[in-house]
Amino acid sequence: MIKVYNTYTRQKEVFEPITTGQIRMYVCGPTIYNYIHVGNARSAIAFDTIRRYFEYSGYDVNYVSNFTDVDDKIINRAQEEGVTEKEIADKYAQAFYEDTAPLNIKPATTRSLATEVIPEIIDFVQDLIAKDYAYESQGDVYFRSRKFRGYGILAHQDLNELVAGASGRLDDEEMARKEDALDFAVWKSENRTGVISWESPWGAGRPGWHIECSVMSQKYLGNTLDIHGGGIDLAFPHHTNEIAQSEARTGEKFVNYWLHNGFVNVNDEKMSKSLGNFTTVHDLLANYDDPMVIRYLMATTQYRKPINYSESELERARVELDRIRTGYRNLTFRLTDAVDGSDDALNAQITALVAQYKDAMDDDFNAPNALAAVFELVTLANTYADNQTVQRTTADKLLTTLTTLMSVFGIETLTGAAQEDAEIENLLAQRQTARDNKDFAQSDALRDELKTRGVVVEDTAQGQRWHKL
RNA sequence: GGUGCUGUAGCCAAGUGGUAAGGCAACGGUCUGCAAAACCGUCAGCGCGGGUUCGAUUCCCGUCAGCACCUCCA
Repeated sequence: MIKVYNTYTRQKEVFEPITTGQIRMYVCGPTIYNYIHVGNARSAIAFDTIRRYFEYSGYDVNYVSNFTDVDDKIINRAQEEGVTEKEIADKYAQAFYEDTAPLNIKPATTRSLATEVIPEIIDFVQDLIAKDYAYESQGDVYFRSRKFRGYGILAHQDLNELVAGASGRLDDEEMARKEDALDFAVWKSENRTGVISWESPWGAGRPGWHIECSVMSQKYLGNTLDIHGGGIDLAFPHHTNEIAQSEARTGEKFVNYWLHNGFVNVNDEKMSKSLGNFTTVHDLLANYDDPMVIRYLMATTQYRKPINYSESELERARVELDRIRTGYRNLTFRLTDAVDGSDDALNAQITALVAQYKDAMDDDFNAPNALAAVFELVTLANTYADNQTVQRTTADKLLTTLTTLMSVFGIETLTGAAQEDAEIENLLAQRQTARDNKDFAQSDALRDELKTRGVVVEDTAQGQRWHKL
């Protein structure tokens, strides 16, 4: 039984899918006008982990996400660089895939671009106008926020307390075209030459930001979704507006469970483009050869809480993840001399820890608690690896369990790929001979020699154990 | 002004009305030719002040501090 924290009701609820065994999940994707930063990555990682846990739990997940490929930022960027909006979008969509692949973020079942659903968007807007929820004004089309009962509930905003322009970003000219400051654009007129636009019943223009998610989620998942996710900053106004548009059109509940991830902070401040305190994943990966550490770091804090990002945090995460990898490696080494058989007592402990892991993840994806169970499995692995005799079935079970549980966090490989290396094998053989002859000077020299080649050798009761640095 | 979130050991981070998981670091020990790895042990009374309670870190009130959102934001 999985419980999720629903932002809409502000409490944990037992998750019940619309269709047994299947999940309709929509997660807001980025505007592709630049490389994604670590904060964007957290959102992608958080929902990838949630998706993976649902899959691990036996659900079939239909995961739909979007790329916003037409909006002010993309247009501005295109103007600055003297290229088309599409060129900007294509470049950063590509970059998104290049950045998320090393992080082992599964591709969405369907990834839609806003510009791919323009006809559907126009239909949607026409429906809203027909139902009197939207109105045209000088080529723009606005949604009547106050007309929609329940507007603002998601973000717990009282309409009368909302301070128009509190963020200091209101456009006076646009305000003049609205009936009410709370109204938001579902369609924006666009008459500048050289700027992307589409013909519509209201003249040339382009979609407002919020409308695409309502259109795509409905197109690919239906009127009601099981889960809608995104960063907590999207709760208002983006998700609030999505609810208003979608429910105004269909008259049906839009989303059963709203899940929002917390921010990545830098020195306790939100990582953002505007503050300039961001690290792009592109740059991070260019300077860091172990992307799984980033996945691990994100698993060390529950997804709704803020997480601080810094090089020292990354380093701590690397050390912690290494402990898991080392335990896995230590026991893997014993597969070479394991005997047939099974250890019932240890099997039972493994089963109990898997249950502990599931309990943690079932509780709103409490990854830090789940990791506690993983660390206990690691201790079992290390302890077992020190045994005189290791039984193969149990060792396999322990190793497989570790791999499976970590894969939910996107960390699917706990050891580097073992590649054949005759030279290394030869040095190890020479060292073994030296040790057999108690020629420790030679043995130590060979150990140093191996280290210069990036190979660490450890001596155990069962012989030499080695791994790459 | 409104709405929320956060404050737990040197660090990261769970959690519960009955005396606080896990990891990192540190220290001590075991094992080891040495080393490494591992294992064992030690290490907090939960921002502050009240209240409720037999008992609060956990509930309530207040307070301090930090952060976020209020139509750019994951």
